Amino acid sequence: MSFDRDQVLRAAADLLARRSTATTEEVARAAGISRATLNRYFPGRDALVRALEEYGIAECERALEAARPEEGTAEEGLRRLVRAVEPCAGLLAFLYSENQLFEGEEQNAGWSRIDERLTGLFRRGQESGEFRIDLSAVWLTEALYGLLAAGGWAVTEGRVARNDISHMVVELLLGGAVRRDAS
Amino acid sequence: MSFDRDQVLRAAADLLARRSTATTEEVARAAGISRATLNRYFPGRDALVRALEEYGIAECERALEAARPEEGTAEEGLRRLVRAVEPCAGLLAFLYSENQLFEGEEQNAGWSRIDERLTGLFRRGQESGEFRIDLSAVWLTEALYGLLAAGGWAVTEGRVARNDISHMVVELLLGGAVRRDAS
DNA sequence: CCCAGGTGAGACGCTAATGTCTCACAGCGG
DNA sequence: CCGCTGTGAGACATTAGCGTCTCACCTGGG
Repeated sequence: MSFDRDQVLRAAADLLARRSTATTEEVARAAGISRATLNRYFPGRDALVRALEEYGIAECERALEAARPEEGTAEEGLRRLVRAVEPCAGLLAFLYSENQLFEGEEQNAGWSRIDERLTGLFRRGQESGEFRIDLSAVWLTEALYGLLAAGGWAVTEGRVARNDISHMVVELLLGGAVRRDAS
Repeated sequence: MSFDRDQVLRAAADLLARRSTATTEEVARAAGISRATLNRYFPGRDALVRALEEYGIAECERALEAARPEEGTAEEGLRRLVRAVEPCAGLLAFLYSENQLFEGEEQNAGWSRIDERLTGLFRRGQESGEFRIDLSAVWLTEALYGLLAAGGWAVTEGRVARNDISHMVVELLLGGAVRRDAS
Protein backbone atom coordinates (compact mmCIF):
# COMPACT_ATOMS: atom_id res chain seq x y z
CA MET A 1 0.00 0.00 0.00
CA SER A 2 1.79 3.12 -1.14
CA PHE A 3 1.68 6.44 0.56
CA ASP A 4 -0.83 9.04 -0.66
CA ARG A 5 -0.13 12.30 1.08
CA ASP A 6 -3.38 13.97 0.12
CA GLN A 7 -5.50 11.04 1.15
CA VAL A 8 -3.75 11.00 4.53
CA LEU A 9 -4.33 14.71 4.99
CA ARG A 10 -8.00 14.38 4.14
CA ALA A 11 -8.46 11.54 6.62
CA ALA A 12 -6.60 13.49 9.31
CA ALA A 13 -8.73 16.55 8.63
CA ASP A 14 -11.91 14.51 8.89
CA LEU A 15 -10.91 13.01 12.20
CA LEU A 16 -9.38 16.09 13.82
CA ALA A 17 -12.31 18.24 12.79
CA ARG A 18 -14.44 15.97 14.94
CA ARG A 19 -12.03 15.32 17.79
CA SER A 20 -9.23 17.84 17.92
CA THR A 21 -7.39 15.85 20.60
CA ALA A 22 -7.15 12.59 18.70
CA THR A 23 -3.77 10.90 19.11
CA THR A 24 -1.36 10.37 16.24
CA GLU A 25 -2.12 6.68 16.55
CA GLU A 26 -5.78 7.33 15.83
CA VAL A 27 -4.90 9.62 12.98
CA ALA A 28 -2.68 6.96 11.46
CA ARG A 29 -5.36 4.31 11.86
CA ALA A 30 -7.97 6.59 10.32
CA ALA A 31 -5.66 7.15 7.37
CA GLY A 32 -5.02 3.45 6.99
CA ILE A 33 -1.29 3.69 7.59
CA SER A 34 1.01 2.86 10.49
CA ARG A 35 2.19 5.30 13.07
CA ALA A 36 5.74 4.79 11.82
CA THR A 37 4.84 5.85 8.30
CA LEU A 38 2.90 8.83 9.56
CA ASN A 39 5.99 9.92 11.45
CA ARG A 40 8.17 9.36 8.41
CA TYR A 41 6.27 11.92 6.38
CA PHE A 42 5.11 14.26 9.13
CA PRO A 43 7.86 14.29 11.75
CA GLY A 44 5.93 15.32 14.83
CA ARG A 45 2.39 16.32 15.51
CA ASP A 46 3.25 19.93 14.83
CA ALA A 47 4.36 19.07 11.33
CA LEU A 48 1.04 17.35 10.73
CA VAL A 49 -0.92 20.32 11.99
CA ARG A 50 1.18 22.64 9.86
CA ALA A 51 0.53 20.45 6.85
CA LEU A 52 -3.18 20.53 7.64
CA GLU A 53 -2.92 24.27 7.84
CA GLU A 54 -1.38 24.37 4.38
CA TYR A 55 -4.09 22.02 3.21
CA GLY A 56 -6.82 24.23 4.66
CA ILE A 57 -5.24 27.31 3.16
CA ALA A 58 -5.06 25.63 -0.22
CA GLU A 59 -8.72 24.61 0.08
CA CYS A 60 -9.69 28.17 0.95
CA GLU A 61 -7.72 29.55 -1.93
CA ARG A 62 -9.29 27.05 -4.31
CA ALA A 63 -12.67 28.17 -2.97
CA LEU A 64 -11.73 31.79 -3.47
CA GLU A 65 -10.56 30.98 -6.95
CA ALA A 66 -13.82 29.25 -7.76
CA ALA A 67 -16.04 31.86 -6.15
CA ARG A 68 -14.35 34.91 -7.69
CA PRO A 69 -15.58 37.19 -4.92
CA GLU A 70 -14.55 40.34 -6.73
CA GLU A 71 -16.99 39.77 -9.56
CA GLY A 72 -20.54 41.07 -9.45
CA THR A 73 -22.01 42.60 -6.34
CA ALA A 74 -20.30 42.01 -3.03
CA GLU A 75 -23.38 40.16 -1.83
CA GLU A 76 -23.29 37.77 -4.75
CA GLY A 77 -19.57 37.27 -4.23
CA LEU A 78 -20.09 36.46 -0.58
CA ARG A 79 -22.85 33.99 -1.38
CA ARG A 80 -20.66 32.18 -3.88
CA LEU A 81 -17.78 32.22 -1.44
CA VAL A 82 -19.65 30.74 1.47
CA ARG A 83 -21.10 28.04 -0.72
CA ALA A 84 -17.64 27.18 -2.01
CA VAL A 85 -15.95 27.17 1.37
CA GLU A 86 -18.68 25.38 3.29
CA PRO A 87 -17.49 21.82 2.57
CA CYS A 88 -14.38 22.40 4.66
CA ALA A 89 -16.16 24.18 7.51
CA GLY A 90 -15.17 21.40 9.90
CA LEU A 91 -11.50 21.70 9.03
CA LEU A 92 -11.70 25.46 9.32
CA ALA A 93 -13.27 25.18 12.73
CA PHE A 94 -10.41 22.95 13.84
CA LEU A 95 -7.75 25.28 12.48
CA TYR A 96 -9.58 28.30 13.83
CA SER A 97 -9.53 27.02 17.38
CA GLU A 98 -6.05 25.57 16.95
CA ASN A 99 -4.78 28.98 15.89
CA GLN A 100 -5.68 30.37 19.27
CA LEU A 101 -2.83 28.30 20.71
CA PHE A 102 0.00 29.62 18.55
CA GLU A 103 0.36 32.62 20.75
CA GLY A 104 3.89 33.79 20.26
CA GLU A 105 4.58 32.52 16.78
CA GLU A 106 3.44 34.55 13.83
CA GLN A 107 0.63 32.91 11.92
CA ASN A 108 1.03 31.40 8.51
CA ALA A 109 1.28 34.00 5.78
CA GLY A 110 -1.41 32.16 3.83
CA TRP A 111 -4.03 33.19 6.36
CA SER A 112 -3.00 36.80 5.97
CA ARG A 113 -3.58 36.55 2.24
CA ILE A 114 -7.00 35.02 2.75
CA ASP A 115 -7.84 37.50 5.49
CA GLU A 116 -6.95 40.36 3.22
CA ARG A 117 -9.00 38.98 0.39
CA LEU A 118 -12.04 38.53 2.64
CA THR A 119 -11.60 41.90 4.24
CA GLY A 120 -11.26 43.34 0.77
CA LEU A 121 -14.57 41.81 -0.21
CA PHE A 122 -16.33 43.37 2.73
CA ARG A 123 -14.60 46.68 2.18
CA ARG A 124 -15.66 46.66 -1.44
CA GLY A 125 -19.23 46.10 -0.32
CA GLN A 126 -18.95 49.01 2.06
CA GLU A 127 -17.52 51.32 -0.56
CA SER A 128 -20.19 50.42 -3.08
CA GLY A 129 -22.85 51.16 -0.48
CA GLU A 130 -24.08 47.59 -0.23
CA PHE A 131 -22.78 46.92 3.28
CA ARG A 132 -23.10 49.04 6.35
CA ILE A 133 -20.04 50.87 7.49
CA ASP A 134 -20.60 50.85 11.23
CA LEU A 135 -19.39 47.23 11.33
CA SER A 136 -15.72 47.17 10.37
CA ALA A 137 -14.61 44.95 7.52
CA VAL A 138 -12.18 43.25 9.89
CA TRP A 139 -15.00 42.34 12.24
CA LEU A 140 -17.14 41.04 9.39
CA THR A 141 -14.25 38.79 8.36
CA GLU A 142 -13.86 37.56 11.90
CA ALA A 143 -17.60 37.00 12.15
CA LEU A 144 -17.55 34.95 8.97
CA TYR A 145 -14.95 32.64 10.48
CA GLY A 146 -16.91 32.42 13.69
CA LEU A 147 -20.16 31.59 11.96
CA LEU A 148 -18.51 28.97 9.77
CA ALA A 149 -16.94 27.36 12.83
CA ALA A 150 -20.23 27.49 14.72
CA GLY A 151 -21.93 25.94 11.72
CA GLY A 152 -19.35 23.18 11.49
CA TRP A 153 -19.72 22.30 15.16
CA ALA A 154 -23.49 22.54 15.05
CA VAL A 155 -23.47 20.01 12.25
CA THR A 156 -21.22 17.53 14.05
CA GLU A 157 -23.49 17.78 17.07
CA GLY A 158 -26.56 17.27 14.96
CA ARG A 159 -28.15 20.59 15.81
CA VAL A 160 -28.55 21.72 12.24
CA ALA A 161 -28.56 19.86 8.94
CA ARG A 162 -25.39 19.83 6.91
CA ASN A 163 -27.21 21.07 3.82
CA ASP A 164 -28.54 24.11 5.64
CA ILE A 165 -25.20 25.45 6.83
CA SER A 166 -24.39 27.47 3.77
CA HIS A 167 -27.81 29.11 3.75
CA MET A 168 -27.85 29.73 7.48
CA VAL A 169 -24.42 31.31 7.56
CA VAL A 170 -24.80 33.56 4.58
CA GLU A 171 -28.33 34.66 5.38
CA LEU A 172 -27.48 35.55 8.93
CA LEU A 173 -24.29 37.29 7.96
CA LEU A 174 -25.98 39.32 5.25
CA GLY A 175 -29.43 39.95 6.58
CA GLY A 176 -29.32 39.38 10.32
CA ALA A 177 -32.15 38.05 12.41
CA VAL A 178 -34.57 40.94 12.08
CA ARG A 179 -37.46 40.34 9.76
CA ARG A 180 -38.01 42.74 6.93
CA ASP A 181 -40.90 42.92 4.52
CA ALA A 182 -39.30 44.26 1.38
CA SER A 183 -36.12 42.75 0.04
CA MET B 1 -2.57 33.80 52.29
CA SER B 2 -5.94 32.15 52.54
CA PHE B 3 -7.77 30.41 49.79
CA ASP B 4 -10.40 32.36 47.82
CA ARG B 5 -12.23 30.02 45.53
CA ASP B 6 -13.85 32.69 43.43
CA GLN B 7 -10.66 34.61 42.93
CA VAL B 8 -8.91 31.41 41.82
CA LEU B 9 -11.69 30.65 39.38
CA ARG B 10 -11.54 34.12 37.91
CA ALA B 11 -7.77 33.91 37.45
CA ALA B 12 -8.10 30.48 35.87
CA ALA B 13 -10.81 31.74 33.55
CA ASP B 14 -8.68 34.69 32.51
CA LEU B 15 -5.70 32.51 31.71
CA LEU B 16 -7.51 29.60 30.07
CA ALA B 17 -9.58 31.95 27.96
CA ARG B 18 -6.31 33.10 26.41
CA ARG B 19 -4.44 29.79 26.31
CA SER B 20 -6.74 26.84 26.63
CA THR B 21 -3.79 24.44 26.96
CA ALA B 22 -2.16 26.11 29.93
CA THR B 23 -0.86 23.60 32.46
CA THR B 24 -2.22 23.34 35.97
CA GLU B 25 1.10 24.73 37.15
CA GLU B 26 0.52 27.90 35.14
CA VAL B 27 -3.03 28.15 36.36
CA ALA B 28 -1.85 27.89 39.95
CA ARG B 29 0.80 30.51 39.41
CA ALA B 30 -1.68 32.84 37.74
CA ALA B 31 -3.98 32.43 40.72
CA GLY B 32 -1.15 33.09 43.14
CA ILE B 33 -1.38 29.72 44.85
CA SER B 34 0.66 26.54 44.73
CA ARG B 35 -0.08 23.54 42.60
CA ALA B 36 -0.65 21.53 45.75
CA THR B 37 -3.37 23.86 46.97
CA LEU B 38 -4.98 23.96 43.56
CA ASN B 39 -5.14 20.19 43.66
CA ARG B 40 -6.54 20.21 47.16
CA TYR B 41 -9.61 22.15 46.11
CA PHE B 42 -9.94 20.99 42.51
CA PRO B 43 -8.78 17.37 42.43
CA GLY B 44 -7.74 16.99 38.80
CA ARG B 45 -7.87 19.21 35.81
CA ASP B 46 -11.31 17.91 34.95
CA ALA B 47 -12.63 19.12 38.26
CA LEU B 48 -11.23 22.56 37.54
CA VAL B 49 -12.81 22.68 34.12
CA ARG B 50 -16.11 21.50 35.58
CA ALA B 51 -15.89 24.20 38.22
CA LEU B 52 -15.18 26.75 35.51
CA GLU B 53 -18.19 25.43 33.67
CA GLU B 54 -20.34 25.98 36.74
CA TYR B 55 -18.80 29.41 37.08
CA GLY B 56 -19.56 30.27 33.47
CA ILE B 57 -23.08 28.95 33.81
CA ALA B 58 -23.62 31.02 36.91
CA GLU B 59 -22.29 34.09 35.14
CA CYS B 60 -24.62 33.46 32.22
CA GLU B 61 -27.57 33.00 34.49
CA ARG B 62 -26.72 36.14 36.36
CA ALA B 63 -26.57 37.91 33.02
CA LEU B 64 -29.92 36.42 32.05
CA GLU B 65 -31.33 37.50 35.36
CA ALA B 66 -30.09 41.03 34.88
CA ALA B 67 -31.10 41.30 31.25
CA ARG B 68 -34.63 39.91 31.64
CA PRO B 69 -34.80 38.85 28.00
CA GLU B 70 -38.50 38.10 28.15
CA GLU B 71 -39.43 41.70 28.83
CA GLY B 72 -40.09 44.18 26.08
CA THR B 73 -39.45 43.36 22.46
CA ALA B 74 -37.23 40.41 21.63
CA GLU B 75 -34.76 42.78 20.03
CA GLU B 76 -34.47 44.86 23.17
CA GLY B 77 -34.09 41.71 25.23
CA LEU B 78 -31.31 40.47 23.00
CA ARG B 79 -29.50 43.79 23.18
CA ARG B 80 -29.63 43.78 26.96
CA LEU B 81 -28.57 40.17 27.05
CA VAL B 82 -25.51 40.58 24.85
CA ARG B 83 -24.41 43.60 26.79
CA ALA B 84 -24.75 41.70 30.03
CA VAL B 85 -22.99 38.58 28.85
CA GLU B 86 -20.18 40.27 26.96
CA PRO B 87 -17.79 40.63 29.91
CA CYS B 88 -17.35 36.86 30.03
CA ALA B 89 -17.05 36.36 26.28
CA GLY B 90 -13.52 35.02 26.70
CA LEU B 91 -14.60 32.43 29.24
CA LEU B 92 -17.52 31.45 27.05
CA ALA B 93 -15.21 31.02 24.08
CA PHE B 94 -13.04 28.70 26.14
CA LEU B 95 -15.97 26.64 27.37
CA TYR B 96 -17.53 26.62 23.93
CA SER B 97 -14.47 25.08 22.30
CA GLU B 98 -13.86 22.85 25.30
CA ASN B 99 -17.34 21.46 24.94
CA GLN B 100 -16.46 20.10 21.53
CA LEU B 101 -14.23 17.58 23.30
CA PHE B 102 -16.77 16.06 25.65
CA GLU B 103 -18.00 13.78 22.95
CA GLY B 104 -19.63 10.92 24.71
CA GLU B 105 -20.62 12.48 28.02
CA GLU B 106 -23.83 14.41 28.26
CA GLN B 107 -23.28 18.09 28.72
CA ASN B 108 -24.00 19.97 31.91
CA ALA B 109 -27.70 20.50 32.49
CA GLY B 110 -27.04 24.18 33.10
CA TRP B 111 -26.19 24.70 29.46
CA SER B 112 -29.45 23.10 28.45
CA ARG B 113 -31.33 25.57 30.63
CA ILE B 114 -29.46 28.48 29.10
CA ASP B 115 -29.84 27.09 25.61
CA GLU B 116 -33.55 26.79 26.12
CA ARG B 117 -33.84 30.28 27.44
CA LEU B 118 -31.92 31.70 24.49
CA THR B 119 -33.79 29.61 21.99
CA GLY B 120 -36.98 30.74 23.68
CA LEU B 121 -35.99 34.35 23.20
CA PHE B 122 -35.41 33.84 19.50
CA ARG B 123 -38.59 31.83 19.14
CA ARG B 124 -40.54 34.57 20.89
CA GLY B 125 -39.12 37.05 18.42
CA GLN B 126 -40.17 34.83 15.56
CA GLU B 127 -43.68 34.40 16.87
CA SER B 128 -44.12 38.11 17.42
CA GLY B 129 -43.01 38.73 13.87
CA GLU B 130 -39.85 40.55 14.83
CA PHE B 131 -37.41 37.87 13.67
CA ARG B 132 -37.38 36.00 10.42
CA ILE B 133 -38.51 32.43 10.48
CA ASP B 134 -36.30 30.97 7.78
CA LEU B 135 -33.40 30.89 10.26
CA SER B 136 -34.23 28.41 13.00
CA ALA B 137 -34.13 29.56 16.60
CA VAL B 138 -31.62 26.81 17.34
CA TRP B 139 -29.29 28.15 14.69
CA LEU B 140 -29.66 31.69 15.95
CA THR B 141 -28.67 30.47 19.40
CA GLU B 142 -25.67 28.67 18.00
CA ALA B 143 -24.73 31.73 15.97
CA LEU B 144 -24.87 33.88 19.10
CA TYR B 145 -22.36 31.58 20.79
CA GLY B 146 -20.17 31.60 17.71
CA LEU B 147 -20.19 35.36 17.39
CA LEU B 148 -19.44 35.83 21.07
CA ALA B 149 -16.53 33.41 20.82
CA ALA B 150 -15.27 35.09 17.66
CA GLY B 151 -15.54 38.42 19.41
CA GLY B 152 -13.66 37.18 22.45
CA TRP B 153 -10.82 35.83 20.35
CA ALA B 154 -10.73 38.89 18.13
CA VAL B 155 -10.25 40.99 21.25
CA THR B 156 -7.41 38.86 22.65
CA GLU B 157 -5.68 39.10 19.28
CA GLY B 158 -6.18 42.84 19.17
CA ARG B 159 -8.26 42.83 16.01
CA VAL B 160 -11.18 44.69 17.49
CA ALA B 161 -11.55 46.88 20.54
CA ARG B 162 -12.99 45.36 23.67
CA ASN B 163 -15.58 48.10 23.97
CA ASP B 164 -16.91 47.44 20.50
CA ILE B 165 -17.63 43.76 20.95
CA SER B 166 -21.09 44.13 22.34
CA HIS B 167 -22.16 46.48 19.58
CA MET B 168 -20.53 44.43 16.84
CA VAL B 169 -22.09 41.17 17.94
CA VAL B 170 -25.59 42.41 18.49
CA GLU B 171 -25.71 44.58 15.42
CA LEU B 172 -24.48 41.83 13.15
CA LEU B 173 -26.77 39.27 14.72
CA LEU B 174 -29.80 41.50 14.46
CA GLY B 175 -29.26 43.45 11.29
CA GLY B 176 -26.66 41.61 9.25
CA ALA B 177 -24.13 43.20 6.99
CA VAL B 178 -26.46 44.58 4.35
CA ARG B 179 -27.03 48.28 4.51
CA ARG B 180 -30.56 49.53 4.78
CA ASP B 181 -31.86 53.06 4.57
CA ALA B 182 -34.89 53.02 6.84
CA SER B 183 -34.68 51.54 10.30
C1' DC C 1 3.85 31.57 74.46
C1' DC C 2 2.04 27.48 72.30
C1' DC C 3 -0.69 24.91 69.31
C1' DA C 4 -3.47 23.76 65.28
C1' DG C 5 -4.65 24.35 60.79
C1' DG C 6 -3.60 25.67 56.29
C1' DT C 7 -0.16 26.71 52.73
C1' DG C 8 4.13 26.55 49.77
C1' DA C 9 8.04 24.23 48.00
C1' DG C 10 9.77 20.41 46.31
C1' DA C 11 10.46 15.44 45.47
C1' DC C 12 8.49 11.26 43.73
C1' DG C 13 6.09 7.97 40.82
C1' DC C 14 2.65 7.24 37.25
C1' DT C 15 0.57 7.61 32.84
C1' DA C 16 -0.33 8.87 28.16
C1' DA C 17 1.50 10.38 24.13
C1' DT C 18 5.19 10.73 21.36
C1' DG C 19 9.51 9.88 18.59
C1' DT C 20 12.77 6.38 17.31
C1' DC C 21 14.56 2.08 16.19
C1' DT C 22 14.72 -2.66 14.49
C1' DC C 23 13.19 -6.32 11.89
C1' DA C 24 10.31 -8.95 8.92
C1' DC C 25 7.83 -8.90 4.76
C1' DA C 26 5.60 -7.71 0.51
C1' DG C 27 5.96 -5.75 -4.05
C1' DC C 28 8.58 -4.78 -7.94
C1' DG C 29 12.08 -4.25 -11.36
C1' DG C 30 16.23 -6.21 -12.82
C1' DC D 1 15.77 -15.80 -8.72
C1' DC D 2 17.72 -11.71 -6.42
C1' DG D 3 18.21 -7.40 -4.46
C1' DC D 4 16.01 -2.89 -3.51
C1' DT D 5 12.59 -0.07 -1.52
C1' DG D 6 8.96 1.13 1.31
C1' DT D 7 5.76 -0.32 4.78
C1' DG D 8 3.76 -2.49 9.09
C1' DA D 9 4.25 -4.25 13.60
C1' DG D 10 6.13 -3.94 17.71
C1' DA D 11 9.57 -2.79 21.29
C1' DC D 12 11.92 0.90 23.48
C1' DA D 13 13.25 5.31 25.64
C1' DT D 14 11.80 9.95 26.46
C1' DT D 15 9.02 13.57 27.78
C1' DA D 16 5.35 16.42 29.73
C1' DG D 17 1.81 16.80 32.67
C1' DC D 18 -0.48 15.18 36.50
C1' DG D 19 -1.57 13.50 41.28
C1' DT D 20 0.36 12.55 45.75
C1' DC D 21 3.15 12.93 49.56
C1' DT D 22 6.23 15.03 53.01
C1' DC D 23 7.96 18.60 55.57
C1' DA D 24 8.94 23.25 56.87
C1' DC D 25 6.81 27.54 57.69
C1' DC D 26 3.56 30.96 58.76
C1' DT D 27 -0.31 32.78 60.95
C1' DG D 28 -4.03 33.34 63.91
C1' DG D 29 -6.51 31.92 68.05
C1' DG D 30 -6.30 30.20 72.55
